[in-house]
Amino acid sequence: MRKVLLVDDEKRMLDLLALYLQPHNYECMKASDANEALQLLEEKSFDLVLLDIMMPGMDGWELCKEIRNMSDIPIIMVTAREQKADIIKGLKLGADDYIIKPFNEDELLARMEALLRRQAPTHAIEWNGLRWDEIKYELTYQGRSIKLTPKEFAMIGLLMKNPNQVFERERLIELIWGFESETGGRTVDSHVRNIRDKIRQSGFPIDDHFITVWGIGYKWIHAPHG
Amino acid sequence: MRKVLLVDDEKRMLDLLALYLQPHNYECMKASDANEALQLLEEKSFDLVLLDIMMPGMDGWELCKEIRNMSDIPIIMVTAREQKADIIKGLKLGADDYIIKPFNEDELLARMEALLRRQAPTHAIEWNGLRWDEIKYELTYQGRSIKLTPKEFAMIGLLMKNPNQVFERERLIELIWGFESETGGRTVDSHVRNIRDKIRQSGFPIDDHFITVWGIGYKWIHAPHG
DNA sequence: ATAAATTGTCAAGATATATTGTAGTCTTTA
DNA sequence: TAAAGACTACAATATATCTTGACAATTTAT
Repeated sequence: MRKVLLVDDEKRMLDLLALYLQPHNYECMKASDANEALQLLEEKSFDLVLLDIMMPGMDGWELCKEIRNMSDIPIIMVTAREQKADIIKGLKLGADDYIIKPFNEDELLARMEALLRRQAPTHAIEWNGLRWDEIKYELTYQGRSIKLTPKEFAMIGLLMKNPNQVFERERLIELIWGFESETGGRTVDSHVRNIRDKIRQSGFPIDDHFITVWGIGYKWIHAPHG
Repeated sequence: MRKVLLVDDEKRMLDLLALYLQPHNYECMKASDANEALQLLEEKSFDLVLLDIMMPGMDGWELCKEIRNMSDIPIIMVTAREQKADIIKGLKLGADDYIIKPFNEDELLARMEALLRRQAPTHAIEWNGLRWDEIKYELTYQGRSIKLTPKEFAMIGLLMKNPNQVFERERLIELIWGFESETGGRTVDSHVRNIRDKIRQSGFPIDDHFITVWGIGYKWIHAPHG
């Protein structure tokens, strides 16, 4: 379920967009001005922003700049006027794409997915009954909880959220312990072992998924190497 | 200097595009049909493809699919008709963006730069189904994994990323082992042998691509000597 | 055709890395 | 403040990789 922030001063437009996107597996939140949008962006996490550039108060350009200032979230501008200069301005301010109103809804969807294909943040992820949930702060297999320590939880979450991607020990330390950490590389191995032990006891075939990449580090894969 | 491949059946269009892009620090190469385009893509490396979808013979869709099959290079489709369905089709085939002819040249430039801005340095390369992926730390042929050791993986990646370029043994040692390495030249041969063995077993015609340059070293070529 | 030079092959020893066992130290919790 | 839990470290063992040298095969030059 991808989360989208809709920003438009017309309530009707917000409703229409939400009505269209929800069946396509998008969770929508609405903001009718720039301040509201910024506040939501700070509080929640979104996967994409759909931004109408014609708004009262701080306009779309300003908001676009502001958003780009604080994150790399994909932005699609919605514009009522087909004015090339405006579009260029938006793209230069950091928007990733634009669409002209009134627009074909399928095209909007295609463009959103083209953008999202490049990134996919998640707060929960499940594979073959093994579920990692950051909000519940819990790892479960077939509904039964597997008790993990904070480091263990962070590590398996990182790997599950980035399947197939190899993480070197140094990189794991940076991402889980923090950049200034003095922790040694062998320590990572210890945590790996503990994670494997605990999950193995649950019955989940952890050794098919949590893979050692010899000479490099570790990664999560979706299927045993065939 | 970014390299762009222009694909269009109209010579005049190719010239116009090149004339416009060159002053903006783009090196342009031209192809007037799909085969020519594919050949250039095999021989050279590009940062972006500008692709007219209306062409004789293999059409733009087919070419787009073909390109996406072998690389992740950004593709902008150029279309004469403002037909929404076509645009969606293109995006779903893997194009990254489109622009409608006749177009504002500034907009084209803005779109090109928007795409290039989010393009990371090449971490993966594929040829004829043989895919080297640094993030997955994995070499696959037709989806099946070929297990390599770190040195082997580094070497084939280096060669594949620099097709047609000969690397002397000394140079390979510098680049893979590091400048201070005391490793002897014969060692390179051993790794080469192991790489060839492993890849040959996968079914990929490695001996057509991984070439010994007698008296010098090794290189990767895209097609058998011809 | 022959010799010289270069590359290919192989397997064993040397080296490097990962796993596991054990234990000490630090942090959190009750 | 004591106990439990979490984190880190070290050492022993297991496993995988790298290197090397001798010889075979191939290519090149005469």
